[in-house]
Amino acid sequence: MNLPKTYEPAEYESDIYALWEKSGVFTAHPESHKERFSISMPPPNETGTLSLGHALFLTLQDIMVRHARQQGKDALWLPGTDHAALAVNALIEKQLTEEGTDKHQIGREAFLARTREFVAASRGTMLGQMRAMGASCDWTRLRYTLDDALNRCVNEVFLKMYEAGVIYRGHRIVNWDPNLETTVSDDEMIYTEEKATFYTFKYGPFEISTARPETKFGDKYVVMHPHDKRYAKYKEGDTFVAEWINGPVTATVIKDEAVDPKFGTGVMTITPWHDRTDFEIAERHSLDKEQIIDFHGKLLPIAGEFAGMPITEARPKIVEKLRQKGLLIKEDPGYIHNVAINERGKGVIEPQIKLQWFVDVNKPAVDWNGKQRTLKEVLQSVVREGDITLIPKRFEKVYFHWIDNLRDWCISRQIWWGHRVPAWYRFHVDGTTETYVGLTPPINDGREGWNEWEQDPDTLDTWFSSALWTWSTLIDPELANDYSLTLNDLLKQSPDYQAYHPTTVMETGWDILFFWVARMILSTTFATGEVPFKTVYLHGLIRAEDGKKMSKSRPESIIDPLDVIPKYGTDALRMALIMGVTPGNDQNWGWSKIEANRNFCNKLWNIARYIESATADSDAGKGEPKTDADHWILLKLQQSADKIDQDITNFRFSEAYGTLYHFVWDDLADWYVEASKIAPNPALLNSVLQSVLIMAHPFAPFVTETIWQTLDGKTEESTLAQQLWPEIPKADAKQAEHFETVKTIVSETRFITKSLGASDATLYFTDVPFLSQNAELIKRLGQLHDVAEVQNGNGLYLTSTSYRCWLDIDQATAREFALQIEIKLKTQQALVERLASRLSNKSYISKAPKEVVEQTKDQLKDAQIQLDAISKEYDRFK
RNA sequence: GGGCAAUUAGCUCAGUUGGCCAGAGCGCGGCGUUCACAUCGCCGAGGUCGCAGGUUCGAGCCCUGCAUUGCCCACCA
Repeated sequence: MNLPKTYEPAEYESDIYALWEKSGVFTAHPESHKERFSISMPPPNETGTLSLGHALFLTLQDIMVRHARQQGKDALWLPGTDHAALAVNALIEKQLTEEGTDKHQIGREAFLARTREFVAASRGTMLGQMRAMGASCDWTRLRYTLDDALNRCVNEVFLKMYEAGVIYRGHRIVNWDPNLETTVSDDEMIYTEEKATFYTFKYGPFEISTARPETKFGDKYVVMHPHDKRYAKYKEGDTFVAEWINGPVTATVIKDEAVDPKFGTGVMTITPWHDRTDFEIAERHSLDKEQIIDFHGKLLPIAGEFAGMPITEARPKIVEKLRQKGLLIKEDPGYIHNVAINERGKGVIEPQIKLQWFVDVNKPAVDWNGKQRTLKEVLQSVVREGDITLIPKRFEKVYFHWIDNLRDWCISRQIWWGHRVPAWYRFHVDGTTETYVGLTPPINDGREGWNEWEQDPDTLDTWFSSALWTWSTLIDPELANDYSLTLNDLLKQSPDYQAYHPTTVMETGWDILFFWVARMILSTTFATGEVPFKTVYLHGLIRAEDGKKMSKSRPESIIDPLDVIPKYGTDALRMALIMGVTPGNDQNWGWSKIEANRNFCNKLWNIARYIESATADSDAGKGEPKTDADHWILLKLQQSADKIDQDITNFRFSEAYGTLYHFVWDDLADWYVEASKIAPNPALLNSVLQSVLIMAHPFAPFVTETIWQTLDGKTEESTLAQQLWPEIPKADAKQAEHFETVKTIVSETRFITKSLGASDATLYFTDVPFLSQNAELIKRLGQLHDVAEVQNGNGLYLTSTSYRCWLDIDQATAREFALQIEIKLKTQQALVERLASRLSNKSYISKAPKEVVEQTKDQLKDAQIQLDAISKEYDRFK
């Protein structure tokens, strides 16, 4: 087949993907007896489009899974999408606002219907984009976090945790987002620095400071450190009357070690309802708590004349009032403090006390390795004891530190999109309440005095369901409909779960280590008694070309993979994303990298073009090595294949790709293909090409498969995607070494003739049989007039080889080369001296490993021989 | 406040357990195009591996300190 001159990816990629899908090569086979390899794809949020970040993880995981298939494993890469409760909910609410309505007006059912419609459309787009990236996932097992079977798993885990007392419902201080009107977890908050005014007010006999005067209406406790001498005369429980915003209040003195005597005046008033630290102080001393700000961010009636005002509006007015009362002592306008913001929706978080559902991380209720442990302890244990390995290892510290600071996890959300909390309540006329938690709604038994069961209106944190992802996706969906089966039955009877769990590796970004990875470990160990995965590979973020974050506020900084792919090809994008990139480290987007990799695809393409034209008329055959070059390329191929194989297995993708890149470009294209033009070995060329295509396939699946399909005797049934890692024929090391010498001679010849402008030179040599055999080759590669064997003669001797070779360059021209020789001589002398002095060092001889010493001796011997040659040449010039 | 990382060629970055004269891509200088590829070939220049100590026969790599940059966590009213 005639291939066009350059590789045009857009012409082949979609057909190639369709070919793979048709062949079924991506489908896992739990019934097989092969070794397993499984990855759960981190489900992208169904918000519409894939980013470069998605492109990166799809590439990394695709490399792993394609390579696992090449190793003959039964590989499962399970794809899916996430309902992304908060993100999608916020998006739909924004749409409604723009249409001049809101969710309360249209109602829960209509809202959910509309959201379902939106995500169904997004999902289609996104799945298409995953295919465009070449992702070889098992589409027959596509999952969605809101699937019925997954919902069953969510309810099972909720129930199991509830029964174990790990999930409880209680009044706790939570992070409230007044914009989205929901709680968010600690991890979903980001802090931004803000400059504010720091006010100091007179409060009875004390001075107190605050940046938030609007929370101070209900303050009736002053707190100070028990050992603060300045306030020693005040005792815990002392009361006094202070003039305050809306008149006098009676305040009580409290002593607590949470107060930092060095900060401000060392005295503060507390607002337990709207501050976590204050809440904890209030709990310790059994103090009253009062709500000041409502859930819409407006002041409550306690604020008197300010009631109903949003806090931003009220703040200056309150300050003004206190000033007029003469209570304002100081204003510091340069106060820098952190403001907590919801990562989604950017609402300013207002701590509130609220009745919510929590996961208790400190209750010893988990049966792990025969002991009752807390969720925290299990989280620590599995990483500490090596059940789970993090790559890179340094994230283990980050992980442990996070666990140390971990508080109970608030899992209920006041949004509509998501898994509904599986709890029902009913109320008695006497005011008592009954709670029911279960997989299915309770039946109304019409008991006297009780009203009907009502389901909790809240939904669960998205991460509660994605925490189950590695195994909830492996539950057989049919079995999950059968409620006579327990969760354990489901696990035992689901073939996929039995075959693929725990998954081999979890590959994801370090930025969701806490959100997701840690929570998968938490929930999965609890629910199944197994870890979710054995290895966690964490990749870094992709930043803009200037090293800053890609951000919506700078639209020009965002690169859309779908803009890159048509122009440069998916393969180029994939390789650009892994080239020179190490785990856990961020990378900057670079157009030069993508060009380099597009060029690499073209290089592969043209190697194939050449080989196909050179082997058109020959029989396929096995490909026996004949020439020195043949042996050399086989040796290099073997070494490269081994290294790539090992590096991929050990998650060193950049290294693996580097090896491939240099083998293809430096060894195969620059030397072997050129050599084969003199002494063609078509069968071997063909087999080398096939091996290379297999080795390159995990990195560049499209171009390699496109080429593969053009090879003689290939049919659509034989895709490259299903080929096993190549077996390389044995090569003779001695002959390979001969070709290395040829390379050395050619390189030096090129250097000399280039720097002297001496074209058409002739190379002579004496008594070297393998050089005679490679004479034509040297002549061509060195662009020489001739290469000839003679007994002796004059000219410019080569110094990089111990064989006697010289170029027929006359003394006058060669004289210009004297400086080069001199430099070379000095370098070589330095090298010999270094090696010699190392060997004369007695402690080196006695302490360094023998093989290292031997190596040094050999090096010295070689260096000495070369030095002799150079100095001989140098003397001739003198 | 606590922690993690980075600092290597003009730029962006590799360098796996310490073992020869430190690597890549891009960029730069020179030469080159019938014969797979100008998305190309050939030749070359360019680095006291942030600074200062230490351990070692031997340090870009290990230890200590310092400097600069980035990030994470916590958060004091």
